[in-house]
Amino acid sequence: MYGLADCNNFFVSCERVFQPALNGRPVIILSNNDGCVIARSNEAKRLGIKMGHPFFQLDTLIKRHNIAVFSSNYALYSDMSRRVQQTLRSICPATEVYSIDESFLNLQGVKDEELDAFGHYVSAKVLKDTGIPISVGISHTKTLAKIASKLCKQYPKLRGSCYMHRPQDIEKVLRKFPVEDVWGIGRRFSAMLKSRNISTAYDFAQLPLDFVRSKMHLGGMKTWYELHGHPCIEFETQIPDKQQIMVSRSFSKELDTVEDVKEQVALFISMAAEKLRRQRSVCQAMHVFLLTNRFRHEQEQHYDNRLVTLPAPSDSTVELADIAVRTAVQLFRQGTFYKKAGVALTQISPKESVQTVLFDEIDREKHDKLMTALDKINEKQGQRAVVVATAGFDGIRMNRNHLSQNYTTDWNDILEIHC
DNA sequence: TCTGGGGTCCTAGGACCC
DNA sequence: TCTGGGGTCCTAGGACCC
Repeated sequence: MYGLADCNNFFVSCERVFQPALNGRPVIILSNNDGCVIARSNEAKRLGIKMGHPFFQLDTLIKRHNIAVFSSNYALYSDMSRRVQQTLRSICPATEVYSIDESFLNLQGVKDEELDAFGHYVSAKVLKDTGIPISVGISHTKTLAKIASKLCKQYPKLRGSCYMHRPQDIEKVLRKFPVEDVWGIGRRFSAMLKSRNISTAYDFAQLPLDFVRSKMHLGGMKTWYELHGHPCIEFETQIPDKQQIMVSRSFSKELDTVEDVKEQVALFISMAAEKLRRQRSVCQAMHVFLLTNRFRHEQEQHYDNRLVTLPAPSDSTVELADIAVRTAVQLFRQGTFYKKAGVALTQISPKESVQTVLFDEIDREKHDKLMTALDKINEKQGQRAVVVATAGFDGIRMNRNHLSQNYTTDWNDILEIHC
Protein backbone atom coordinates (compact mmCIF):
# COMPACT_ATOMS: atom_id res chain seq x y z
CA MET A 1 0.00 0.00 0.00
CA TYR A 2 1.11 3.52 -0.80
CA GLY A 3 0.22 6.59 1.22
CA LEU A 4 0.22 10.22 0.20
CA ALA A 5 0.21 13.10 2.65
CA ASP A 6 -0.80 16.32 0.92
CA CYS A 7 -0.94 19.63 2.81
CA ASN A 8 -4.23 21.47 2.31
CA ASN A 9 -3.82 24.83 0.54
CA PHE A 10 -0.29 24.69 1.88
CA PHE A 11 0.95 28.29 1.50
CA VAL A 12 -2.33 29.65 2.84
CA SER A 13 -2.18 27.24 5.79
CA CYS A 14 1.36 28.42 6.60
CA GLU A 15 0.19 32.03 6.84
CA ARG A 16 -2.83 31.00 8.91
CA VAL A 17 -0.73 29.21 11.51
CA PHE A 18 0.72 32.58 12.52
CA GLN A 19 -2.38 34.67 11.85
CA PRO A 20 -5.36 32.63 13.01
CA ALA A 21 -7.64 35.58 12.24
CA LEU A 22 -7.29 34.53 8.61
CA ASN A 23 -9.34 31.39 9.26
CA GLY A 24 -12.67 31.58 7.48
CA ARG A 25 -11.50 34.53 5.41
CA PRO A 26 -10.60 34.22 1.70
CA VAL A 27 -6.81 34.23 1.31
CA ILE A 28 -4.61 34.20 -1.78
CA ILE A 29 -0.83 33.87 -2.18
CA LEU A 30 0.95 35.49 -5.11
CA SER A 31 3.81 34.25 -7.27
CA ASN A 32 7.19 35.96 -7.28
CA ASN A 33 6.99 39.61 -8.29
CA ASP A 34 3.36 39.54 -7.07
CA GLY A 35 2.42 38.42 -10.56
CA CYS A 36 -0.37 35.91 -10.29
CA VAL A 37 -2.25 33.70 -7.84
CA ILE A 38 -0.47 30.47 -6.91
CA ALA A 39 -2.39 29.37 -3.81
CA ARG A 40 -5.95 29.92 -2.60
CA SER A 41 -7.93 29.16 0.50
CA ASN A 42 -11.19 27.25 0.02
CA GLU A 43 -13.08 30.53 0.44
CA ALA A 44 -11.03 32.09 -2.38
CA LYS A 45 -11.59 29.03 -4.58
CA ARG A 46 -15.33 29.36 -3.99
CA LEU A 47 -15.16 32.96 -5.21
CA GLY A 48 -13.99 31.55 -8.52
CA ILE A 49 -10.37 32.70 -8.32
CA LYS A 50 -8.31 30.44 -10.54
CA MET A 51 -4.77 29.19 -10.18
CA GLY A 52 -2.46 31.46 -12.19
CA HIS A 53 -4.93 34.33 -12.41
CA PRO A 54 -3.16 37.71 -12.89
CA PHE A 55 -3.23 39.61 -9.61
CA PHE A 56 -3.83 43.06 -11.12
CA GLN A 57 -7.19 41.91 -12.50
CA LEU A 58 -8.52 41.06 -9.04
CA ASP A 59 -8.71 44.57 -7.55
CA THR A 60 -12.48 44.86 -7.25
CA LEU A 61 -13.00 41.29 -6.12
CA ILE A 62 -10.39 41.69 -3.39
CA LYS A 63 -12.06 44.82 -2.03
CA ARG A 64 -15.57 43.45 -2.27
CA HIS A 65 -14.80 40.23 -0.41
CA ASN A 66 -12.08 41.47 1.90
CA ILE A 67 -9.60 38.96 0.51
CA ALA A 68 -6.27 38.70 2.35
CA VAL A 69 -3.31 38.91 -0.05
CA PHE A 70 0.25 37.66 0.51
CA SER A 71 3.45 37.72 -1.50
CA SER A 72 5.03 34.28 -1.46
CA ASN A 73 7.27 33.82 1.56
CA TYR A 74 9.40 30.81 0.71
CA ALA A 75 11.55 31.18 3.81
CA LEU A 76 8.42 30.50 5.85
CA TYR A 77 6.96 27.80 3.59
CA SER A 78 10.23 25.86 3.33
CA ASP A 79 10.63 25.81 7.07
CA MET A 80 7.03 24.72 7.65
CA SER A 81 7.49 22.02 5.01
CA ARG A 82 10.56 20.78 6.86
CA ARG A 83 8.51 20.54 10.07
CA VAL A 84 5.75 18.54 8.37
CA GLN A 85 8.32 16.17 6.87
CA GLN A 86 9.95 15.75 10.25
CA THR A 87 6.68 14.66 11.85
CA LEU A 88 5.90 12.30 8.97
CA ARG A 89 9.34 10.71 9.24
CA SER A 90 8.90 10.24 12.97
CA ILE A 91 5.78 8.06 12.56
CA CYS A 92 6.08 6.37 9.16
CA PRO A 93 8.47 3.53 8.26
CA ALA A 94 9.78 5.67 5.35
CA THR A 95 8.77 8.75 3.40
CA GLU A 96 9.49 10.16 -0.03
CA VAL A 97 9.35 13.95 -0.24
CA TYR A 98 7.63 14.62 -3.54
CA SER A 99 7.22 18.39 -3.42
CA ILE A 100 7.13 21.23 -0.92
CA ASP A 101 3.65 20.16 0.20
CA GLU A 102 3.44 16.43 -0.58
CA SER A 103 5.15 13.29 0.68
CA PHE A 104 4.54 9.68 -0.23
CA LEU A 105 4.44 7.32 2.74
CA ASN A 106 5.85 3.84 2.79
CA LEU A 107 3.42 1.86 4.91
CA GLN A 108 5.29 -1.41 5.12
CA GLY A 109 4.75 -3.00 8.47
CA VAL A 110 1.36 -1.44 9.09
CA LYS A 111 -1.29 -4.17 9.15
CA ASP A 112 -4.16 -3.88 6.66
CA GLU A 113 -6.76 -3.61 9.39
CA GLU A 114 -4.83 -0.76 10.98
CA LEU A 115 -4.32 1.34 7.84
CA ASP A 116 -7.49 3.36 8.24
CA ALA A 117 -6.71 4.29 11.83
CA PHE A 118 -3.07 4.91 10.96
CA GLY A 119 -4.02 7.39 8.23
CA HIS A 120 -6.15 9.34 10.67
CA TYR A 121 -3.36 9.27 13.23
CA VAL A 122 -0.88 10.73 10.69
CA SER A 123 -3.31 13.47 9.78
CA ALA A 124 -4.07 14.41 13.40
CA LYS A 125 -0.43 14.23 14.47
CA VAL A 126 0.78 16.59 11.72
CA LEU A 127 -1.96 19.07 12.57
CA LYS A 128 -1.08 18.94 16.25
CA ASP A 129 2.69 19.24 15.72
CA THR A 130 2.74 21.88 12.98
CA GLY A 131 -0.69 23.47 12.71
CA ILE A 132 -0.91 22.40 9.06
CA PRO A 133 -4.02 20.44 8.00
CA ILE A 134 -3.23 17.59 5.63
CA SER A 135 -5.08 15.01 3.54
CA VAL A 136 -3.85 11.45 3.63
CA GLY A 137 -4.73 9.02 0.86
CA ILE A 138 -3.93 5.30 1.06
CA SER A 139 -4.33 2.80 -1.76
CA HIS A 140 -2.67 0.15 -3.95
CA THR A 141 -0.63 2.58 -6.09
CA LYS A 142 0.68 6.12 -5.93
CA THR A 143 -1.86 7.28 -8.52
CA LEU A 144 -4.77 5.81 -6.53
CA ALA A 145 -3.36 7.24 -3.27
CA LYS A 146 -3.37 10.67 -4.90
CA ILE A 147 -7.02 10.24 -5.81
CA ALA A 148 -7.86 9.07 -2.30
CA SER A 149 -6.20 12.14 -0.79
CA LYS A 150 -8.17 14.41 -3.10
CA LEU A 151 -11.36 12.82 -1.83
CA CYS A 152 -10.55 14.07 1.69
CA LYS A 153 -10.62 17.63 0.46
CA GLN A 154 -14.03 17.06 -1.05
CA TYR A 155 -15.52 15.22 1.92
CA PRO A 156 -14.74 16.71 5.37
CA LYS A 157 -16.50 13.67 6.84
CA LEU A 158 -13.39 11.62 6.04
CA ARG A 159 -11.55 13.69 8.67
CA GLY A 160 -8.28 14.04 6.78
CA SER A 161 -7.66 10.46 5.67
CA CYS A 162 -9.09 8.08 3.10
CA TYR A 163 -8.15 4.42 2.88
CA MET A 164 -9.42 3.25 -0.49
CA HIS A 165 -8.90 -0.44 -1.17
CA ARG A 166 -12.08 -2.39 -1.96
CA PRO A 167 -12.51 -2.87 -5.75
CA GLN A 168 -16.14 -1.77 -5.66
CA ASP A 169 -15.24 1.44 -3.79
CA ILE A 170 -12.43 2.22 -6.19
CA GLU A 171 -14.70 1.76 -9.19
CA LYS A 172 -17.32 4.01 -7.65
CA VAL A 173 -14.74 6.75 -7.07
CA LEU A 174 -13.15 6.45 -10.51
CA ARG A 175 -16.54 6.71 -12.22
CA LYS A 176 -16.93 10.17 -10.74
CA PHE A 177 -13.32 11.33 -10.88
CA PRO A 178 -12.55 13.81 -13.73
CA VAL A 179 -9.90 12.43 -16.05
CA GLU A 180 -8.03 15.77 -16.08
CA ASP A 181 -7.49 15.50 -12.33
CA VAL A 182 -5.70 12.16 -12.59
CA TRP A 183 -1.98 12.40 -11.79
CA GLY A 184 -0.04 12.03 -15.05
CA ILE A 185 -2.81 13.23 -17.35
CA GLY A 186 -2.18 16.84 -18.18
CA ARG A 187 -3.89 19.50 -20.29
CA ARG A 188 -2.99 18.15 -23.70
CA PHE A 189 -3.96 14.56 -23.09
CA SER A 190 -7.19 15.44 -21.30
CA ALA A 191 -8.23 17.58 -24.27
CA MET A 192 -7.50 14.65 -26.58
CA LEU A 193 -9.40 12.24 -24.32
CA LYS A 194 -12.37 14.56 -23.91
CA SER A 195 -12.69 14.96 -27.66
CA ARG A 196 -13.22 11.19 -27.67
CA ASN A 197 -15.77 11.31 -24.88
CA ILE A 198 -13.43 10.02 -22.23
CA SER A 199 -14.24 12.23 -19.25
CA THR A 200 -13.65 10.19 -16.10
CA ALA A 201 -10.79 8.15 -14.66
CA TYR A 202 -13.03 5.11 -15.11
CA ASP A 203 -13.55 5.83 -18.84
CA PHE A 204 -9.79 6.09 -19.23
CA ALA A 205 -9.15 2.83 -17.38
CA GLN A 206 -11.63 1.08 -19.73
CA LEU A 207 -9.70 2.12 -22.86
CA PRO A 208 -7.81 -0.63 -24.69
CA LEU A 209 -4.15 -0.54 -23.64
CA ASP A 210 -3.06 -0.46 -27.30
CA PHE A 211 -4.88 2.81 -27.79
CA VAL A 212 -3.26 4.28 -24.69
CA ARG A 213 0.13 3.10 -25.87
CA SER A 214 -0.25 4.60 -29.34
CA LYS A 215 -1.55 7.99 -28.19
CA MET A 216 0.01 8.51 -24.78
CA HIS A 217 3.11 6.31 -24.86
CA LEU A 218 4.83 4.93 -21.79
CA GLY A 219 3.60 7.59 -19.37
CA GLY A 220 -0.04 6.97 -20.29
CA MET A 221 0.40 3.22 -19.91
CA LYS A 222 1.87 3.62 -16.45
CA THR A 223 -1.11 5.71 -15.38
CA TRP A 224 -3.49 3.15 -16.88
CA TYR A 225 -1.87 0.28 -14.96
CA GLU A 226 -1.75 2.31 -11.76
CA LEU A 227 -5.48 3.00 -11.98
CA HIS A 228 -5.98 -0.76 -12.27
CA GLY A 229 -4.05 -1.20 -9.03
CA HIS A 230 -0.73 -2.36 -10.50
CA PRO A 231 2.15 -0.22 -9.20
CA CYS A 232 4.40 1.18 -11.95
CA ILE A 233 5.77 4.16 -10.10
CA GLU A 234 7.94 2.91 -7.31
CA PHE A 235 8.75 4.37 -3.96
CA GLU A 236 11.99 6.40 -4.15
CA THR A 237 14.06 6.29 -1.01
CA GLN A 238 16.86 8.73 -1.73
CA ILE A 239 16.66 12.09 -3.40
CA PRO A 240 18.71 12.07 -6.60
CA ASP A 241 21.01 15.01 -7.36
CA LYS A 242 19.52 17.67 -9.62
CA GLN A 243 20.57 17.41 -13.26
CA GLN A 244 19.70 21.02 -13.90
CA ILE A 245 19.76 23.99 -11.55
CA MET A 246 17.89 27.04 -12.70
CA VAL A 247 17.43 30.49 -11.18
CA SER A 248 15.33 33.02 -13.03
CA ARG A 249 13.00 35.88 -12.15
CA SER A 250 10.71 38.45 -13.67
CA PHE A 251 11.53 42.02 -12.71
CA SER A 252 9.21 44.64 -11.31
CA LYS A 253 10.54 47.12 -13.87
CA GLU A 254 12.03 46.23 -17.24
CA LEU A 255 15.81 46.53 -17.39
CA ASP A 256 17.41 48.48 -20.23
CA THR A 257 20.95 49.09 -19.05
CA VAL A 258 23.74 46.58 -19.31
CA GLU A 259 24.78 47.36 -15.69
CA ASP A 260 21.39 46.31 -14.33
CA VAL A 261 21.38 43.14 -16.41
CA LYS A 262 24.91 42.25 -15.29
CA GLU A 263 23.95 42.73 -11.65
CA GLN A 264 20.86 40.54 -11.80
CA VAL A 265 22.61 37.78 -13.76
CA ALA A 266 25.48 37.79 -11.27
CA LEU A 267 22.97 37.43 -8.47
CA PHE A 268 21.17 34.53 -10.17
CA ILE A 269 24.35 32.64 -10.93
CA SER A 270 25.49 33.09 -7.30
CA MET A 271 22.24 31.54 -6.09
CA ALA A 272 22.51 28.70 -8.60
CA ALA A 273 26.14 28.00 -7.68
CA GLU A 274 25.19 27.86 -4.02
CA LYS A 275 22.57 25.19 -4.76
CA LEU A 276 25.15 23.34 -6.85
CA ARG A 277 27.64 23.27 -3.98
CA ARG A 278 24.96 22.21 -1.53
CA GLN A 279 24.50 18.96 -3.46
CA ARG A 280 28.29 18.66 -3.84
CA SER A 281 28.24 18.81 -7.61
CA VAL A 282 29.99 20.68 -10.36
CA CYS A 283 28.64 21.77 -13.73
CA GLN A 284 30.28 21.96 -17.11
CA ALA A 285 27.79 24.12 -18.98
CA MET A 286 25.48 27.02 -18.35
CA HIS A 287 22.55 28.54 -20.15
CA VAL A 288 22.10 32.30 -19.84
CA PHE A 289 18.94 34.00 -21.10
CA LEU A 290 17.29 37.41 -21.31
CA LEU A 291 13.62 37.85 -22.16
CA THR A 292 11.49 40.80 -23.17
CA ASN A 293 7.94 41.26 -21.84
CA ARG A 294 5.82 38.70 -23.66
CA PHE A 295 2.63 40.54 -22.76
CA ARG A 296 3.65 43.75 -24.49
CA HIS A 297 2.59 42.79 -27.95
CA GLU A 298 3.47 46.13 -29.52
CA GLN A 299 7.08 45.61 -28.49
CA GLU A 300 9.59 43.57 -30.48
CA GLN A 301 10.10 40.25 -28.69
CA HIS A 302 13.50 38.76 -27.95
CA TYR A 303 14.67 35.60 -26.29
CA ASP A 304 18.40 36.19 -26.19
CA ASN A 305 20.09 33.09 -24.91
CA ARG A 306 23.31 31.16 -25.13
CA LEU A 307 24.61 27.82 -23.94
CA VAL A 308 28.21 28.09 -22.79
CA THR A 309 30.48 25.13 -22.17
CA LEU A 310 33.06 25.65 -19.44
CA PRO A 311 36.74 24.83 -19.91
CA ALA A 312 36.53 22.58 -16.83
CA PRO A 313 33.76 21.50 -14.46
CA SER A 314 33.29 24.10 -11.74
CA ASP A 315 31.25 25.10 -8.69
CA SER A 316 33.00 28.40 -8.03
CA THR A 317 30.73 31.42 -7.88
CA VAL A 318 33.66 33.60 -8.90
CA GLU A 319 34.38 31.63 -12.04
CA LEU A 320 30.75 30.98 -12.98
CA ALA A 321 29.72 34.60 -12.36
CA ASP A 322 32.52 35.84 -14.58
CA ILE A 323 31.39 33.65 -17.46
CA ALA A 324 27.68 34.32 -16.92
CA VAL A 325 28.14 38.09 -16.78
CA ARG A 326 30.33 38.15 -19.88
CA THR A 327 27.75 36.07 -21.71
CA ALA A 328 24.96 38.41 -20.61
CA VAL A 329 26.93 41.40 -21.89
CA GLN A 330 27.29 39.69 -25.27
CA LEU A 331 23.57 38.93 -25.36
CA PHE A 332 22.46 42.40 -24.28
CA ARG A 333 20.95 44.56 -27.02
CA GLN A 334 20.97 48.29 -26.57
CA GLY A 335 17.48 49.77 -26.61
CA THR A 336 15.79 46.54 -25.50
CA PHE A 337 13.63 46.28 -22.37
CA TYR A 338 14.19 43.03 -20.51
CA LYS A 339 11.45 41.75 -18.23
CA LYS A 340 13.00 38.49 -17.20
CA ALA A 341 16.41 36.86 -17.03
CA GLY A 342 17.84 33.62 -15.78
CA VAL A 343 20.64 31.12 -15.69
CA ALA A 344 20.58 27.34 -15.75
CA LEU A 345 23.48 25.10 -14.79
CA THR A 346 23.66 21.84 -16.75
CA GLN A 347 25.99 18.89 -17.38
CA ILE A 348 26.08 18.39 -13.65
CA SER A 349 28.18 15.67 -12.05
CA PRO A 350 29.35 14.75 -8.54
CA LYS A 351 32.34 16.79 -7.48
CA GLU A 352 34.46 13.84 -6.31
CA SER A 353 34.37 12.08 -9.65
CA VAL A 354 35.66 15.05 -11.65
CA GLN A 355 38.66 14.63 -13.90
CA THR A 356 41.19 17.42 -13.63
CA VAL A 357 42.17 19.38 -16.69
CA LEU A 358 45.84 19.40 -17.57
CA PHE A 359 46.16 23.06 -18.55
CA ASP A 360 43.81 24.48 -15.98
CA GLU A 361 44.16 28.24 -15.62
CA ILE A 362 42.32 28.32 -12.34
CA ASP A 363 43.67 27.45 -8.93
CA ARG A 364 40.84 25.11 -7.90
CA GLU A 365 42.08 24.64 -4.39
CA LYS A 366 42.06 28.35 -3.73
CA HIS A 367 38.55 28.72 -5.13
CA ASP A 368 37.33 25.81 -3.00
CA LYS A 369 38.63 27.43 0.16
CA LEU A 370 37.06 30.73 -0.79
CA MET A 371 33.67 29.14 -1.54
CA THR A 372 33.70 27.18 1.70
CA ALA A 373 34.34 30.40 3.61
CA LEU A 374 31.66 32.26 1.64
CA ASP A 375 29.04 29.58 2.25
CA LYS A 376 29.87 29.45 5.94
CA ILE A 377 29.57 33.20 6.39
CA ASN A 378 26.32 33.41 4.48
CA GLU A 379 24.85 30.51 6.42
CA LYS A 380 25.67 32.23 9.69
CA GLN A 381 25.06 35.85 8.84
CA GLY A 382 22.11 35.43 6.49
CA GLN A 383 22.04 35.05 2.73
CA ARG A 384 24.03 37.53 0.73
CA ALA A 385 26.08 38.79 3.65
CA VAL A 386 28.98 38.32 1.25
CA VAL A 387 28.45 38.48 -2.53
CA VAL A 388 30.53 38.87 -5.65
CA ALA A 389 30.78 42.60 -6.27
CA THR A 390 29.05 42.41 -9.66
CA ALA A 391 25.88 41.19 -7.94
CA GLY A 392 25.52 44.43 -5.95
CA PHE A 393 23.69 44.76 -2.68
CA ASP A 394 20.21 45.68 -3.83
CA GLY A 395 18.93 42.16 -4.38
CA ILE A 396 16.50 41.08 -7.05
CA ARG A 397 14.38 43.81 -8.62
CA MET A 398 11.14 42.21 -7.63
CA ASN A 399 7.82 43.30 -6.14
CA ARG A 400 6.97 41.69 -2.80
CA ASN A 401 4.49 44.20 -1.51
CA HIS A 402 2.41 41.83 0.62
CA LEU A 403 5.07 39.87 2.42
CA SER A 404 4.42 38.36 5.84
CA GLN A 405 7.14 37.97 8.46
CA ASN A 406 9.65 35.14 8.58
CA TYR A 407 7.99 33.85 11.72
CA THR A 408 10.07 30.70 12.11
CA THR A 409 13.47 31.57 10.69
CA ASP A 410 14.24 35.23 11.29
CA TRP A 411 15.43 36.05 14.77
CA ASN A 412 13.98 39.58 14.77
CA ASP A 413 10.58 38.32 13.69
CA ILE A 414 10.62 35.57 16.29
CA LEU A 415 11.42 38.12 19.02
CA GLU A 416 8.57 40.29 17.88
CA ILE A 417 6.07 37.47 18.22
CA HIS A 418 7.20 36.56 21.70
CA CYS A 419 7.29 40.12 22.99
C1' DT B 1 1.29 49.91 -14.46
C1' DC B 2 0.41 45.01 -13.44
C1' DT B 3 0.67 38.25 -16.20
C1' DG B 4 5.73 32.72 -11.68
C1' DG B 5 9.54 29.57 -11.16
C1' DG B 6 11.15 25.70 -10.79
C1' DG B 7 11.83 20.57 -12.19
C1' DT B 8 11.50 15.47 -14.62
C1' DC B 9 10.98 11.92 -18.15
C1' DC B 10 10.21 10.34 -22.80
C1' DT B 11 10.51 10.37 -27.81
C1' DA B 12 12.07 11.43 -32.32
C1' DG B 13 15.59 12.44 -35.20
C1' DG B 14 20.29 13.40 -36.53
C1' DA B 15 25.22 12.41 -36.22
C1' DC B 16 28.29 9.09 -35.95
C1' DC B 17 30.29 4.33 -35.43
C1' DC B 18 31.47 -0.35 -37.39
C1' DT C 1 14.52 -2.05 -61.19
C1' DC C 2 16.74 0.23 -57.52
C1' DT C 3 18.27 1.75 -51.36
C1' DG C 4 22.62 -2.34 -45.86
C1' DG C 5 21.89 -2.97 -41.10
C1' DG C 6 22.70 -2.48 -36.82
C1' DG C 7 24.05 0.14 -32.90
C1' DT C 8 24.96 4.44 -29.47
C1' DC C 9 24.91 9.11 -28.07
C1' DC C 10 23.18 13.64 -28.02
C1' DT C 11 19.78 17.26 -28.38
C1' DA C 12 15.44 19.57 -28.98
C1' DG C 13 10.94 19.56 -28.02
C1' DG C 14 6.81 17.95 -25.92
C1' DA C 15 4.47 15.99 -22.32
C1' DC C 16 3.99 15.97 -17.40
C1' DC C 17 4.48 17.52 -12.19
C1' DC C 18 4.24 21.03 -8.14
